[in-house]
Amino acid sequence: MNKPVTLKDIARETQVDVSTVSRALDPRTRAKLTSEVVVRVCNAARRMGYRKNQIARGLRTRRSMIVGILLPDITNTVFAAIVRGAESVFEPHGYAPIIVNTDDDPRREDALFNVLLERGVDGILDVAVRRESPGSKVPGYADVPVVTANREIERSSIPSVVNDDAEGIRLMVQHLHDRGHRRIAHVAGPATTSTGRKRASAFRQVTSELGLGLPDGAIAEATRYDEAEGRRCVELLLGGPFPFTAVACANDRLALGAIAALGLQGLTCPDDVSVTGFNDIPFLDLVPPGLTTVRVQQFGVGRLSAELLVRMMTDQGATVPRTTILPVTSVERGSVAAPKPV
Amino acid sequence: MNKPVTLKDIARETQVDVSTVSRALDPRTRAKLTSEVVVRVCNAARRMGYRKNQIARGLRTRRSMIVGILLPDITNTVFAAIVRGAESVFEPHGYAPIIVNTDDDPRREDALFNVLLERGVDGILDVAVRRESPGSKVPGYADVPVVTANREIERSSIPSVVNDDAEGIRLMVQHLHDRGHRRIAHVAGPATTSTGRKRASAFRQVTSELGLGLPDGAIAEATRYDEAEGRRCVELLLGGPFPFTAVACANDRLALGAIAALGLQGLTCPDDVSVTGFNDIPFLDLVPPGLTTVRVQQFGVGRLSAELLVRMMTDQGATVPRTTILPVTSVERGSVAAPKPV
DNA sequence: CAAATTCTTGCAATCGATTGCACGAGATTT
DNA sequence: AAATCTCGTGCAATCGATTGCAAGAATTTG
Repeated sequence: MNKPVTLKDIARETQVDVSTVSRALDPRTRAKLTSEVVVRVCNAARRMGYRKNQIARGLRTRRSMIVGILLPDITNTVFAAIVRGAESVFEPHGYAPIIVNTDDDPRREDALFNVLLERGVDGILDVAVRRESPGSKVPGYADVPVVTANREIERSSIPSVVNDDAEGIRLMVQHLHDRGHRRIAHVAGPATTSTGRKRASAFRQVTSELGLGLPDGAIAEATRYDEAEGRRCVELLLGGPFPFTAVACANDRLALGAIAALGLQGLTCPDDVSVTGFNDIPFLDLVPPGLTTVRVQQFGVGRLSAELLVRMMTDQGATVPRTTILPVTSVERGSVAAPKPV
Repeated sequence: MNKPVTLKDIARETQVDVSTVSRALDPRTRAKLTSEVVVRVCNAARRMGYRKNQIARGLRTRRSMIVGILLPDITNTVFAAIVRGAESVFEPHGYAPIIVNTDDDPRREDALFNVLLERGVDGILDVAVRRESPGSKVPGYADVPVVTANREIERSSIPSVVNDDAEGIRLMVQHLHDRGHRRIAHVAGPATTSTGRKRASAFRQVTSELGLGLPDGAIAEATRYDEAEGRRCVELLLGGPFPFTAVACANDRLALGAIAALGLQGLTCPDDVSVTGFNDIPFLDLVPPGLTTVRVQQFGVGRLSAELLVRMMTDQGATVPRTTILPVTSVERGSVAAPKPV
């Protein structure tokens, strides 16, 4: 627990001024010094185990080289993949990410946003953003570059990188329709998230285009993106007036809950009811009957959003695209079959 | 992108010295001031949208209130759960965690350790540690309190919180033995991790206690804890001289790979070969045939190790237990059956 | 060989907040 | 009423590193 070596220590050791030490240690300014001094200082630094104090540096340069990442749920593997993608960009640029969990709780989101700002992050990657510009309440949402990933803030100028939610739902509904389904229900994600709302509105539009109409009780809205909510929603749908043969879910975890709920009612997927998901999270291929779902570029969303953020942080006035939409593809597994003949 | 408000700004506004503003804003020193001044300063601070610069504060107080968490793999849900546990302790104490991924690469581990130290973290929770005191090479592993979680450094005084690896393997092997298995193989984890080595040595000991002997080709060692390695190891075992009826794997992901490898050879689990895992990661219950495994206290490991670390960071010379071993339990699902009669 | 130019390095201010010390005004004691 | 004590506040140093400016040394030029 010995105290760390500072520039001053090296200066004393090498008989030069701290400013000279500072310059000798910085590759950019090193050229202006005698190579003899540079060598002497660098050797001393290595020998004494010097490690630059980024805190002090950040105070002077007004750059902490830390970025904040707001996640709704670190245990969800989709977000883990996004983080990996972001990391692959931040790290080579010298940025260290601080990751915080909001649990999709607005109060936590505001509080943690503040924590990040107090820590002097150079930018924020907000993967936990809710639809109605949540940060707008946080004074200083605009003090620092922000990019939202996976989700977006509606009617705002904050850049975002998202998946093609509408196209994903279209793929699933179209696929169900092709297999013969005409009575399709939807387990919607939370309307507080842009993904939940966009997927639900895409669902309405596609079913209408296909001439399926939109009967009462065809949509149940989850309050969270988890299995328990998927179960609850399907139980609600089953108890409702709409006799559906298939259900398109707003994400994979809701779909897994949906399949479980069907099982509890003595129904099987896909024989009695077909089910589709969204995201294609890891391990999904191992769970029977194999969920037919939308594959999104998890890593890509992280990578691209991080690249935008880096651009904004380095070039103060850089212009970046307001919205970047990544393409999605469909993955067909065993959870969709033709509807039972009546 | 307006520049942040500083103490100096508030001082100018309220006609007092910056030191007075500093004292008025700190609940601990506030008592020494006239309440009139305190009110005036606090109001101004709120009105102007003041946010304390933790960087500058940290420079002076030598405490950044940031802790580093080293993970081997953020996409592994076991580690996500550990992080949640740790977070539940750090956050109420005012510590913000920086999470970094090592990918179980020694070079990355050393480099990232340095990054954390440069950032002035107050402590490090090392969940990615390898067996041979890796940080020992990093000058300054001892400059800052460190606790290892889930894994440990052998022959070192760094405190650790781990699961009862030996007992877990004992539970699995005993269970297989109870079901009638006499020829049991082991897919070991990387010997570079304490978990890999401890579980392998427990396997040797338990099989010897049960009088099963340890034939050649009964153990295959994985280089990583993932499905691909599980597959490779089982293929190796199947091609070897030992005709096993069951295989105990060092963790769940290896076990999932093992089951896949069996399937590729036309064998089924548990009819032809029984398989066990370790950890009980989320979703495991949904994957057929249901892996029999060891349940560890994922959240608990995170929580406890964080509590130790907080204790070390607040009380400089606090003495904490060198090793804390958390109990494990067994979870029986469908991947174990009696061996086929020959 | 003197003057002009370039190069190397040190001095000192600065980033924003904290904190020991001292000063002055008001309260208390004798 | 003089002496002592408290209490609230300001002054100034400090944390570790960066950087504009200028002094002095070394080099080139006329």
